[in-house]
Amino acid sequence: MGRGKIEIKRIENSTNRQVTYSKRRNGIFKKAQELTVLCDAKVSLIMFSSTGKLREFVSPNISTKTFFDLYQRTSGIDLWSSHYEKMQENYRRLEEINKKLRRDIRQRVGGDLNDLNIKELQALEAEMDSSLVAVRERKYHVIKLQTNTRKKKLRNLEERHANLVLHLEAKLDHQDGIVENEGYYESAIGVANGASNLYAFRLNQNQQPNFLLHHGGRFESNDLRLA
Amino acid sequence: MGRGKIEIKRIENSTNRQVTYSKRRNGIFKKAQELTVLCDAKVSLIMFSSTGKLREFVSPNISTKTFFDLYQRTSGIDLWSSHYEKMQENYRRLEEINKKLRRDIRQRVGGDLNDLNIKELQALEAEMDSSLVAVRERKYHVIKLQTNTRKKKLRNLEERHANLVLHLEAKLDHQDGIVENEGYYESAIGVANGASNLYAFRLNQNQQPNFLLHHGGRFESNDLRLA
DNA sequence: AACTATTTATAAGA
DNA sequence: TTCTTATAAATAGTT
Repeated sequence: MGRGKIEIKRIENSTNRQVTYSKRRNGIFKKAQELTVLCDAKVSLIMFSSTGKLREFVSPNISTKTFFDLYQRTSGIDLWSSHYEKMQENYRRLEEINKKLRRDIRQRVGGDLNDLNIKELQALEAEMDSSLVAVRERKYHVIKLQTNTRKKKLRNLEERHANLVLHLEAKLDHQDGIVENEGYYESAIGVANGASNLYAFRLNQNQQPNFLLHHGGRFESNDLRLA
Repeated sequence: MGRGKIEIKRIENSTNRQVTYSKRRNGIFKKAQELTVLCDAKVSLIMFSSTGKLREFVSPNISTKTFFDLYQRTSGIDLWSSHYEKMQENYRRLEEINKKLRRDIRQRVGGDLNDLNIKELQALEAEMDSSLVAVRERKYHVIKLQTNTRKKKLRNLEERHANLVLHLEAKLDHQDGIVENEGYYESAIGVANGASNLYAFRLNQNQQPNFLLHHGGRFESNDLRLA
């Protein structure tokens, strides 16, 4: 359709080819657009020129991606699989392992035992037995550490208390000379024995004694995490 | 281009629309093909009719998939990412679960206990204890079943043996009348007591007695799988 | 599916 | 590239 008829074969003249490409490209895009409207069709048209330039048309209300999804579903061709086949394989492997792990755990919790024969049951029992021993040992270890820590805490507290008593005595001695009667001495003893806990308690409430801060300041007996 | 000019809007008459779609579709495919040849271009043209039927054209020496790859690289549009990302997310989730399961099992085997505090340790110990009980119970159950099966087996065998002895005695009685001396009678007793095991053994080796076939023919004592 | 009057696309030239 | 225009091609309406 033009001044002359042309043969459908590659146009060798580069400029000519480029011009023809431009004209016909517009023509075909227009046709695609018309088809979309006239016939209520969905059209995807993508073109690369010989120089690699990309032009595309997609029917409105549809993205190229959606179009490709539709294409795949309709054609049955899976365009992505090759891209993540390896991943899919890994995924399946992981799922399999996961299943086994779950089963293993279920058996260790006392379920799913019907599939095990005597030998397997015996082996499982023995393993769980020794594992239980390990857990117990660890528990005792932690308890022991906890106990030791408390012992130390107590010892430290006692020490500090004794120092305080000594300090108080010295201070009183200094302040009033050595003119005091025995009655006062007795009351100092009283502090050392009776009211000591009170003091320690108040100290604890306000400014935590530094031996309680060795582990970042948090020292709850039931949240001990020790090596 | 036809007997009359038409407005570019959806053709309401369904038949007409279908006919026009068919005609124009051929036209546009032809144009695409010509463009491919004339201008050395790469073209992908995919169409869905209003009824959902798929038709496509791709320039020769190129698959639709290759074309899409090229499209992605050129346009910078990642057509797969959403698919890929969803999968990757699932994968990560699975990995996480897997990790937890492994850790759980390690702890139940007596490892990885350093991260547990006393409460957790106590809970783990209690659970493992009760699980161990369940495993033991199951083991005893299986052993009991096995024992019962063997008892039955033995009883059955004894019964069959007794019958054989009776049969043999009867046969001998019948064959020779009651003219035999005591020496012969004693030898029959000998068979009943001494050689009986031999017979049972050989029977077992060749044609398994049918009471051994109740469980599909396989009945190995250490591979008992019982409900 | 074929026909054909007419519209549309476009080859060649500017 | 864009415009022009003669001509080829496509196709709307019809059979």
